[in-house]
Amino acid sequence: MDDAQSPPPVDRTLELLWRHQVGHPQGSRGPKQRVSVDEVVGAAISLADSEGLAALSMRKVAQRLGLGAMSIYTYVPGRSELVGLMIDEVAGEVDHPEHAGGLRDRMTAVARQLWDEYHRHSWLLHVQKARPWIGPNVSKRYEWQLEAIDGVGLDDLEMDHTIAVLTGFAESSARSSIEAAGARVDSGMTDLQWWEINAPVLGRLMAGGDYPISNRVGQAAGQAYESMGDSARSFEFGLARIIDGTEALLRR
Amino acid sequence: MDDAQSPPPVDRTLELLWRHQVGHPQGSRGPKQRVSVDEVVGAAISLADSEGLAALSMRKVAQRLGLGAMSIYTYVPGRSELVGLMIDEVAGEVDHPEHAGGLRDRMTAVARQLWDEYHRHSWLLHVQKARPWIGPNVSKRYEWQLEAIDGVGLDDLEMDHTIAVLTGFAESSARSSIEAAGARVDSGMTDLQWWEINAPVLGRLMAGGDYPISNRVGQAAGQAYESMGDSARSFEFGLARIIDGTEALLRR
DNA sequence: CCTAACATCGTATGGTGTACGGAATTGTTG
DNA sequence: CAACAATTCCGTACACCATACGATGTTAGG
Repeated sequence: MDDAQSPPPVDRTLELLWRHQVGHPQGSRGPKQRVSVDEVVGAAISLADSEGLAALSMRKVAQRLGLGAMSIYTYVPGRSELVGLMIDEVAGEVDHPEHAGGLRDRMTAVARQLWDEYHRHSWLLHVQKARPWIGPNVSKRYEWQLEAIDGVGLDDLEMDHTIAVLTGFAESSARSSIEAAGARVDSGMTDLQWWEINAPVLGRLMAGGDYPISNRVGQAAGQAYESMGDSARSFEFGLARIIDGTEALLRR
Repeated sequence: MDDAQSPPPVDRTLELLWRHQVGHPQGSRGPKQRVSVDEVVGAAISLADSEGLAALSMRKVAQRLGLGAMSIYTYVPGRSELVGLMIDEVAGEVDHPEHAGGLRDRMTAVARQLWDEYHRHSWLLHVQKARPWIGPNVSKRYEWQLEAIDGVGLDDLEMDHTIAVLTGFAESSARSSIEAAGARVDSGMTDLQWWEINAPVLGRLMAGGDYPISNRVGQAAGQAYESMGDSARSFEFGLARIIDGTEALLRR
């Protein structure tokens, strides 16, 4: 499904990512392009938003733009490159305000921005993150994230690691939040329905009594998640731990 | 690609997951099965280990077992269910020793076990985690993880959240470690080659000077990662922050 | 005007998951 | 023992997918 053949078309994609900064060299000879790269990316995003990343196909993007399937390839080298463009595009949807307040507020802002983005475009959770394309918006955001913790007493490596922990947490937390929200796009059942069907079976299977703590904790967690909005509280919890841990490091 | 139609074949899959505990009701009438569910799962795992999850197809699994493509479906309802069985299988590869030492040692053990597992089977990183199948080994591990932090002063909900943060971190850290290790299975280039090709282009693109901190930090992080084994140190760093944060909570 | 460059797109290739139905095999029953 | 029913195996088929290739038409530069 994914591959990268012998002559890496890599600068081509970088030029696409940075097209607004650098202006891609539209050869003047042939017929004009009927749409634009931005429209292609936009159509792909709206398709992924509504039907999920698995349902995003080159054919559907083309159809939505009134183009033949193969015409897409004159705008974008392939599907995985298109996804790269989509990622950078949505990373540019919000701007990056000046950081204010203490470390806690700043780290919270960083994490929450990502959390929100994952909720706005849940297909980001299904993206293959191997060797991410580095676009202007993603870069801008990384800079902004680093700004948030610059000068608080961390060295360069520690800054990178701190942002990694924070963003990694935001992603995994958003994932569980979105899954718990049910109404999965790519499976016909909500989480509630799933549990209603499977709880009795599972109860029988796990009846051996080998899982005393799981039963206790699982019950508490299950009830909390049923009463909705708890994934937000779970986010706050993990975030607080990470911030506390960072402050502990600074107090060394 | 993924779907779950009207009559949920869900108890079927649960019975497969728990087949060693409950013994699946092999109807006695027809011809004997030529292989076993365990062999199917094993073949699928070894295929995914060597060629990646994207290259795992029902046809290839069948071929490796000397079966026709469609015969697989008499063992397993479909591809996503097979992946569920693979996940539980590899979760059972290691046993779960008694917890010893303080909270720090215990949480470290939990995180490191996952980190190791992701490194042993990197296809786990590419798995769709929407509504995970609950098998015996995954359940056993969850119980073991909870044991690690039982009785230290966290309530049930806090325990669940703590394990979530810890396991989420282990995954995201393992992901960046495995990616940094280069030699990606599904792309023809190592990370080093990629950077060698693209670094000059990126340097030109980002030359605007809009990314002062990224440049500084990126350089430090880049050098560290080049000198290998730093992903392990990055893991230690994040882990320490999370543990410190948890201890701070307990000191409230 | 002519030609080189370019966009568009029909067709084709090789892949995927899996529905369907037939053939072969086996244990159970009359 | 024969008939039946259950079950496995698997060939074929369908609907998709990404994308390689080449034909066709469009445009601007020389």
